[in-house]
Amino acid sequence: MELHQEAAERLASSGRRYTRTRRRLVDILAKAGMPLSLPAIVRGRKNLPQSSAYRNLAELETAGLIRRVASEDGFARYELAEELTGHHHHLMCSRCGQVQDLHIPAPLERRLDRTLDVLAREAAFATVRHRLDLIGLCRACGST
Amino acid sequence: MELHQEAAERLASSGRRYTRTRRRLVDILAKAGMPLSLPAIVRGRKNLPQSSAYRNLAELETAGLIRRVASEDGFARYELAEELTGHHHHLMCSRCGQVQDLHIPAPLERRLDRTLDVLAREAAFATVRHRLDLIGLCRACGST
DNA sequence: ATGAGAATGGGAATGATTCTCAATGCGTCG
DNA sequence: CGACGCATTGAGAATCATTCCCATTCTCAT
Repeated sequence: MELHQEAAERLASSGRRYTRTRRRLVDILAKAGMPLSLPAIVRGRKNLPQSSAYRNLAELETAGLIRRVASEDGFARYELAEELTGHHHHLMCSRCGQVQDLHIPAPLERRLDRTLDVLAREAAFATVRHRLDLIGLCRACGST
Repeated sequence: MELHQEAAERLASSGRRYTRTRRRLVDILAKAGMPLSLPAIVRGRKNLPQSSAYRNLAELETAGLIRRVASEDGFARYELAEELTGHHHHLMCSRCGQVQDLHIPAPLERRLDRTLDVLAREAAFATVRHRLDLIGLCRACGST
């Protein structure tokens, strides 16, 4: 996987190492394809102590490899940085907290980007990115 | 203000009261016009104990009058519910955490809504709303 | 008034996350 | 190969926003 190359290099460039645990975390997040909470990351996995998981997620975040997203339920979520996965959005269930990745049509995305750029410029904001999430009830929660 | 009418009624309908502290919180948020953290709400104000502020904000939230937004810096932010203020977005500085309200052009908003509705339906999500935030560097932070 | 239930506020408790630190691993250079 | 330097590990302690507790106070309906 080219992903690990990238990761190793980025860490090395600041004197850090791409250890087994770090690779493992990257794998977990890559495989999941959705933002995971720490409990979800750790649950059912051996030799992945909480403190190490937290520390390494933070490490990977400052290396720009993963992104931490605050969430309403008290548990932050972690996902691969968009630089690695491509830009995307989220569809989240406000009842059960489930999150899934979502891509929106490129034309809309482009228009969004253009418009937001203008608005940001007007407000004197620099280097803007956006975050767009859908919040609703998933099939399971919606049918109750 | 019609706002307080609405608030009083909603609380009353579930056997709660629109007390002085609650009205005060609503006023603070209405006047601010941007999401405030609890420290920001309480700072410099007398007779507004932390525990009461937290409790009442939670109360107002379950009454649907205010919205609580998780944020990266550890402090949740509170703002009036969109039902009271109208739909809007945020422009937030990733360095200093400052947040300001932002309105986007109605046509874009409509197109966004239509598209997202379709996507939500495809994913079997119900009663969807969206959240769109701009994240960048404010003038002060950007010029360093 | 008066009683029932809502609200208050000070402090204790909770719980996710971060910090600490002794022990260990890894790489490099002689 | 050996050994030093430095990053990493992991178990538990510490932090800190937020929630909970509860005795007291307030409000409203009768």
